[in-house]
Amino acid sequence: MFGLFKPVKIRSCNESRKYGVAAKDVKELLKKGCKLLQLPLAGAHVCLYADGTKVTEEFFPTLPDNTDLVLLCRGQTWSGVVCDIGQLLSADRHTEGLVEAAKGLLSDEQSPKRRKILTDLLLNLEDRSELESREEDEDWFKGVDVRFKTKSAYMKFNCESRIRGYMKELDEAAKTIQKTKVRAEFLKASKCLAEMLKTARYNGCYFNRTEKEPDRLCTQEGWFTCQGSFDQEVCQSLHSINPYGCRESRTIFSTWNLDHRIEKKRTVIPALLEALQNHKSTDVNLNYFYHLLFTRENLKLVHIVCHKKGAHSLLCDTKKIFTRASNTVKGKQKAGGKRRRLM
DNA sequence: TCATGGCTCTACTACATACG
DNA sequence: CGTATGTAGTAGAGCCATGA
Repeated sequence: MFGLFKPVKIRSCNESRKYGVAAKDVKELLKKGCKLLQLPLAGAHVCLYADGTKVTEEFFPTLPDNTDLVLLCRGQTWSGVVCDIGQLLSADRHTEGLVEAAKGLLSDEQSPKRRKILTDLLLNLEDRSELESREEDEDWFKGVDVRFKTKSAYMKFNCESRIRGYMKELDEAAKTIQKTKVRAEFLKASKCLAEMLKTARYNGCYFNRTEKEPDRLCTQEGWFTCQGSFDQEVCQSLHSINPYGCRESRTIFSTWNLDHRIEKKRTVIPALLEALQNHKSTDVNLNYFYHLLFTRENLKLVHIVCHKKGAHSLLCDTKKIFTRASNTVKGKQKAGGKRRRLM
């Protein structure tokens, strides 16, 4: 007698609330289910909640008791829990509940893989990127110098110091030059580049979300997207990160790199050195070198796995290394200054 | 084959100086 | 005075060419 009725849990595809229903076959289940969920009976069908497998009359009696099912209307499909992921991502309003649920699951989770998934989920759910000041989000500032009062100010500084490091390397290169005349020209060039860089505020705007659109590399909320390795148009893995979101993301962001497409040390600096062997710094197109060394024109923000450390083998554009015939720049000499033959 | 040194990046710390 | 800027040194991690 009891064996005739199969107890199942049933829900509609757009609600998480489920109901216990017992039925002797699919036909009866559909009838009861549609009434319960207030759905039209015509065209209704049921499938497994877990993976979307259609539940037929033959299949129905073999189901374990209390199997989770989804009741669908005509034309509706259910691809299993994947649908829930979609809802999960769009459900800002359920965040608190989700955080609680994820924490609950995590507390007695043993599998490292599932732990990783849950902690990553929590990391993204507990996003506090909308907070900006130290008072609002003290945790974010743990370990950050007290002089920084806002996240943006710190991120700006962070970017500046990375780029200042590139300048420092240029200065390092100067020390290796033996010929005093060449070194003197190189120092003039690097001084000029330093000046340009200072004027541009060390391009700290790249990491600063409060900057205007073309200047920042992130969204207004602080999301950065990997620009793909130097030899790729886009990042296939779709890496993204919001260092403004929490302390952990801020720390992880430090593993992201500003990668010189045309490499600084292997290519750009040697090209500048080469150019100055027999040319004055004023004949060299320093604007071009500035852009290669310090701007997003030659820098790609990449996730560490998209950071290829091997030789990039990209060369400087030989047409851009010198100022055109070295006469357009020297405005003050334009009335018949001594013209030096190139080579 | 393996160790090595040089290169690619980065963070963190301390200290000195300049500015409003 | 706090903030901003600049310099110098430490460290780690991975890649790569070289030479024993």
